[in-house]
Amino acid sequence: MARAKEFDTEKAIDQAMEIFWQYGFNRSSLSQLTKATGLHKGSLYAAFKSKEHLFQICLKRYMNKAANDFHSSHLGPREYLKTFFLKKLNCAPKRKKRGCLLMNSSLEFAHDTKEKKKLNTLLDGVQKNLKSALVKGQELGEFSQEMDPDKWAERLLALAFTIENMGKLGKDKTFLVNITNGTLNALNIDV
Amino acid sequence: MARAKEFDTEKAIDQAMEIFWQYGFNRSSLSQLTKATGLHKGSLYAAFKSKEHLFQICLKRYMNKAANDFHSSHLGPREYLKTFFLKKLNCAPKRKKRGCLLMNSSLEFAHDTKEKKKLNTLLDGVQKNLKSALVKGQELGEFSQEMDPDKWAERLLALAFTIENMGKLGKDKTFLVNITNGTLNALNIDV
DNA sequence: TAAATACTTGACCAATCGGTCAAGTATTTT
DNA sequence: AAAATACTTGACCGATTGGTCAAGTATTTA
Repeated sequence: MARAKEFDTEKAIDQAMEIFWQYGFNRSSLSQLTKATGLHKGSLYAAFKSKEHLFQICLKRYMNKAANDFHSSHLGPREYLKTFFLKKLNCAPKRKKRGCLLMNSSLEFAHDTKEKKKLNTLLDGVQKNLKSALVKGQELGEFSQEMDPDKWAERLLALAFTIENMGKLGKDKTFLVNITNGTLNALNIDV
Repeated sequence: MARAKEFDTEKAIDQAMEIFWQYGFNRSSLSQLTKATGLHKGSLYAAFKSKEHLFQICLKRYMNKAANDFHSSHLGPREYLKTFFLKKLNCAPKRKKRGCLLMNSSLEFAHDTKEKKKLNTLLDGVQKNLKSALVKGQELGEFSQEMDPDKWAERLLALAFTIENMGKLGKDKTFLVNITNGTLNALNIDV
């Protein structure tokens, strides 16, 4: 009947994601996106409807990757948390100042009520994951019974946020390790 | 000889600052700036040369205000730090999600080498102020001799950054107090 | 091969961007 | 009043923005 071949959609999404990640939604222009993906305007709009829609797709893909990382881990809760932050510490300074796509976007859309709601939901998901690790760790006796998992999930979320953003500002690993220990010491996690 | 009257320059700067503060440099359009200041394009450019220059002026004014707040305080070091963070905690959620102009800008220009240098200098200044309060407090016996003022200045800077940005994301005061205590407890400062 | 189909392409669009500038309008001193 | 001097104003500029679309180019089935 008709032609079948296609450009690699997933690859194009990854490449667009790089642009959004580095520049944010608003400062990523169509010309940057077409250059990065190798697609021409028409194809890009045929495949992804709009710039905003493409952004949503990229964000979803980004979150799925992160979630897979999370669930594929077979570590105990405490080791998992340690690894979680160690990975952030190692990546953040190498990331060409991109920070974290989710947190970048949350800040960028802070004044956009509609968009922010979606993003907050995603952030809450991260916080829930952190909490469940804390609860599990507490059940296993890895953390004190006095430790309040809700409070500490908030603190760990804030810490992750801070590592990403301070890394984006160009702070080196020593700085990041220092602020991380400032929080994690209380949980007896050393990075 | 000639006309003398002028529009109120300082007031115009404050009004432009509001726009930059809320929307960031790039997303603040000239039409927003002219509407906010009440100036027409020509006047605005006659008075401030360019959008970028106006931004620099606004940032300088913002920092001067903050510095005045800092130096007009007559509190002891520990009380001073407590007040510093208490003020942030009270302001952050009320601020219509503007966050802190300095930190917003640092993130916005994270990939702009030239601009970032200036901003990092300003951030370093804040860190130095925090350190000097810690050193002074240590001399007065308010803080333990084991406390490393350099390390703690970094942690307090990161904390300030986090409060501002989490407030910008819409987190409520309870959340912010929690993450603040997570850090300040170790210095025996309770907010 | 021919019709059908889907992908590719760049010319084109209105809107907006940051920025300029000449002309007009006040105000002041002489 | 007249000359001198600012401040005010909006028309205008080229560039770029996100987005559309008709025409062209492959590919595939009948």
